[in-house]
Amino acid sequence: MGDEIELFRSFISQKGLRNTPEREVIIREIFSTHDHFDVDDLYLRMLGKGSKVSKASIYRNIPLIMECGLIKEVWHENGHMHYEHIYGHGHHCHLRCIQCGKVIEFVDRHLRQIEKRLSKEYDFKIIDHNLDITGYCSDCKNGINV
Amino acid sequence: MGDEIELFRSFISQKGLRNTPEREVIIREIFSTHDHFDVDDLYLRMLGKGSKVSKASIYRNIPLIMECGLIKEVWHENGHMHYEHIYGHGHHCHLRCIQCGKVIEFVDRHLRQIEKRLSKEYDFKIIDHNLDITGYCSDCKNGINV
DNA sequence: TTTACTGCAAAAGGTTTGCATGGGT
DNA sequence: ACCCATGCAAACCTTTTGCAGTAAA
Repeated sequence: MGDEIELFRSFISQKGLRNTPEREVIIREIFSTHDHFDVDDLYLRMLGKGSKVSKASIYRNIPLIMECGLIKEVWHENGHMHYEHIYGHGHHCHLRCIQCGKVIEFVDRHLRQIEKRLSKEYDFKIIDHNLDITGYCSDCKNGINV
Repeated sequence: MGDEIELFRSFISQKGLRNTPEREVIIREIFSTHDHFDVDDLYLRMLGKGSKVSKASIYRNIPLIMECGLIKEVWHENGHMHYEHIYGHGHHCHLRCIQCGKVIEFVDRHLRQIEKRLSKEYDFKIIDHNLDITGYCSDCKNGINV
């Protein structure tokens, strides 16, 4: 905890950019919960804590925070992008309930093998993968009609 | 070929909706190539062939064509959604080059096993999955700096 | 004849950007 | 002192929607 800030500071100075309180507030808020988030979530959470950081600053900084490796885009839903922080977590993927919106994270080591095979077969340098599985969670399964 | 139209016709009438020339033009255009597409692509392709179908009609019909199982959303890029037609193809996933945009489709039977395990472990009824792998294709690999 | 579907243009909603001010380095 | 980053508001772009006319059924 707090490492995120250190990592970001060195990333920023390495790029010749400037560290600002706004940037640190954004990163602290992102890492203050384990949840996935979207820009509006984040903005409202920060606003609720008395922060005056604007949405424009959030939008302007997200690409930087992604480039630094602290967060990544995970899925696009209801017209806007959703993110998660990835620093300090092992790589994982998601089961998403299309009825109640619940998200279950899982890790599967077989994915690494699949990647290895693909990488060799197609001579492809893999940077990231995102396995997004959708369906009905245990609570919602019984409500399916058909 | 042409089956898509038949499938859509019965889907439409089953729902008590109406079949229209516009809808058939859209579906024919979608299935006229193997490529992934976005709304603007599709609109311009149709326009280039003299069609007068509006973008609004494309937007209004896409949810219906998805529900019918002919197409699905595959990824969100550059601010808009991309689709592919899935009828007549086996289920597959994508390798996408983040430099040149090339898309390689692949099938991996191990994914089914992963799904089976997840389904049991989390008591989750899986409806769809989307494995989106990004990186550098063989042509672009050499241009990586670092 | 009913009412779903269409084209058009306006609106909506998320994201980006121009500009003047403020603040790291 | 330089010039990057910020807040604000306007612009932008994709997608949605209201409306009046058209055409499946």
